Amino acid sequence: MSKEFKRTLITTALPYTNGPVHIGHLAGVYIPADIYARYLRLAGRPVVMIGGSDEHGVPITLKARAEGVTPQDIVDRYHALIKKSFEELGISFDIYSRTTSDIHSETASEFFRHLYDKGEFVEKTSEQLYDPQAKEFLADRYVTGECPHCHNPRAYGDQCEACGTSLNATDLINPKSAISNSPLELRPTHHWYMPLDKWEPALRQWILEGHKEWKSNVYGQCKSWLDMGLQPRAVSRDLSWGIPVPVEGAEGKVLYVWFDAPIGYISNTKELLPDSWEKWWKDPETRIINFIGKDNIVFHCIVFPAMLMAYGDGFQLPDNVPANEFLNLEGDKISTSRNWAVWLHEYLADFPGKQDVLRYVLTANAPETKDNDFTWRDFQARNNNELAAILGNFVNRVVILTHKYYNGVVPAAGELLDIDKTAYAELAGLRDSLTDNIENFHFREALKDAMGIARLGNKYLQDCEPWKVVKTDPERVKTVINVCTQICASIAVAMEPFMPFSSERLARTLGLGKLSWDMIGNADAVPAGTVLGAPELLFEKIDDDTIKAQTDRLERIKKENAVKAYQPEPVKAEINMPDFEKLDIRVGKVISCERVPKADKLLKFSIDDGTGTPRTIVSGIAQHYKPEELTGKQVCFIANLAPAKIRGVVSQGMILSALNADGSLKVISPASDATNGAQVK
RNA sequence: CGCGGGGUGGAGCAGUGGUAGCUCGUUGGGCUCAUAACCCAAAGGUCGUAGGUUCAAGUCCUGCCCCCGCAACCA
Repeated sequence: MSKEFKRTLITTALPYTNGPVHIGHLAGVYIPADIYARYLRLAGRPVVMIGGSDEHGVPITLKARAEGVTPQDIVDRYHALIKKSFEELGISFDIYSRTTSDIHSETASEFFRHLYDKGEFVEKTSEQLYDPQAKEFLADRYVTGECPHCHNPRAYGDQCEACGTSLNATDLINPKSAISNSPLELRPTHHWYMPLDKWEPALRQWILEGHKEWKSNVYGQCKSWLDMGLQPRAVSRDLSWGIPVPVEGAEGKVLYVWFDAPIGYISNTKELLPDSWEKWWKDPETRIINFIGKDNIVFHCIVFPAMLMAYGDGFQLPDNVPANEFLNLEGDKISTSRNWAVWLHEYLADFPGKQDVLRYVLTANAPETKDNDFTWRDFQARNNNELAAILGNFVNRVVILTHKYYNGVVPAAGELLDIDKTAYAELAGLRDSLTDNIENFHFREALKDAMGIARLGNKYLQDCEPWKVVKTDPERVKTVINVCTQICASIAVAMEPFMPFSSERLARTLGLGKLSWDMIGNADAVPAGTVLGAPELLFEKIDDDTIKAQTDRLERIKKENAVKAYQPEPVKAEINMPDFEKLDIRVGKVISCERVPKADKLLKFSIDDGTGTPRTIVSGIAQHYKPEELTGKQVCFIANLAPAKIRGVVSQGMILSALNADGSLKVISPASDATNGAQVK
């Protein structure tokens, strides 16, 4: 860092309150921010961490309408849920507030009014699509119609998903409301615009010249926007849900949610620190860090900074915007609407007391440089092989040895041998690397360093072999155990930012008081004579059944989604009666049924078709039916299909099944008993 | 030709010019204090692809292929 700051203001992207928080939010924003905040506190540096819910915008009104409740009901529900689950995960906000608070409404209104009075806005009247039935103007996304390029009839107002072209809603042929499905008309509407083009030179200077140290994904995105040229951007909307535009004659207009949301960072700081908030926003010695996901880069690096510059009055711009990429779930993009997510509140219910495991896995596999994948297998492996086997086990070994040899009283160290000094030297090296990595927002590497301390401990213990040496040189063992105890103390501190719950338990076992960052590597963090607590496992293994319950749930959701998205196959080309009559479909009873050896999908049927001679049919339905399920049942089959050899068995026909949306098969049977051999017409 | 990010051993990820690394998994050995945990060793990659620059390229340049995301309120 080229510049010394007196204090750090951390903001986290405001989660949108139309659903709960999921692992993508956590890995991208809240866990990294919390690690950073906790580290700064341990290092004794002033910090506040600001969070809150983003509660305005169109999707909330739509969700409210769909459920027949008010928007306020929706945001109250999710705000409470999100706030509670963050607390339970140990995200250490100094304040977690909301954009429907009075103080935010006042702050955002004042912000707008100040820019308005300074003449920082341009005003424009434009023609926009209006839904006369719903009585509202529609955002581009909520308009559908025919694509002017490829004539796909279901293009959206912002983009045609068939040909990929970006569109304006007014380009669509026969635009209709996606909400009410009624035809739309163009109506003039008046709005205020932020002239971003005016701020382009200043932004260019600030980012492209002044912040070359930003992450490449952030810097690159900003450069791209700036090079394309910035356009004025509307900061108001025609809506009833939101903060009213505080200008005479602006009835029915509210602040655009992206205008009011970042101001929420300021309002929430005000709410936390009514008397001193300005110091945190306007003093050049404050360092502002915005933790966000990659989708928010343009708002935090371009739009909000332009707003702050336009406001003036000493407002500081962020010093860094460490945006993360996205986390996928089991190979697929996380999606709220498709319920493809691991929801935080559900995790907390399913894995009580295992907050740190999730925090660990999401940090170890955080999408810092590219999109990464979360899988339950990986979650289990990291818990069992890393947290339990390496970290938890090392601590357990040390505590048990101390109890076994010294009744739990930490012995004094004698003279340090080279191996002891080397261990301390390596510990110091890990501490420095850990510190450096956190300072530079490389939390994944930092976590590796923290785990490295436990690895170091295991190796030291193995090399010193106190369980052997105790028989020949009991004095030496005292030193070894003392060193091990100090390593445990270093672990307790080093992992606090990442895994605060386990850190607290370990610190309690070791009799540590208030933790501080400089305890890492300290050879006297746990004074000789300290009585250790009883051994307890920091991490327990997670068994296969627990993981399977989660993967089963995802499988189920995948099937449900397939059913929802199901479109019947288009009907095939027309045929004549003679064509149909060529087919000979019959009813028959399954006499016996067995699996075909070495084939996963095949069942071999013996069928009574009324001729007196059993007919053999092989069918690929073994993954949907057990052999005994169909024995004795009547089925329909095509009797005159040319025989074919399948896996060495001659199949005389084909059993008819329905192929369902979720990929399952259902055999077709007569609704009630029919004669074996009866023709189906 | 819209823009940004990415394609590295079985899996997940580091690595911005100079012998290709980490964690897990695999194999062999050791230890037995410990949650069948720990420690050591080995195998395994022509770094998406085709060219180019350079004494030297995963790392720079060009073409192509593939994945993710993008002023849709979606971290």
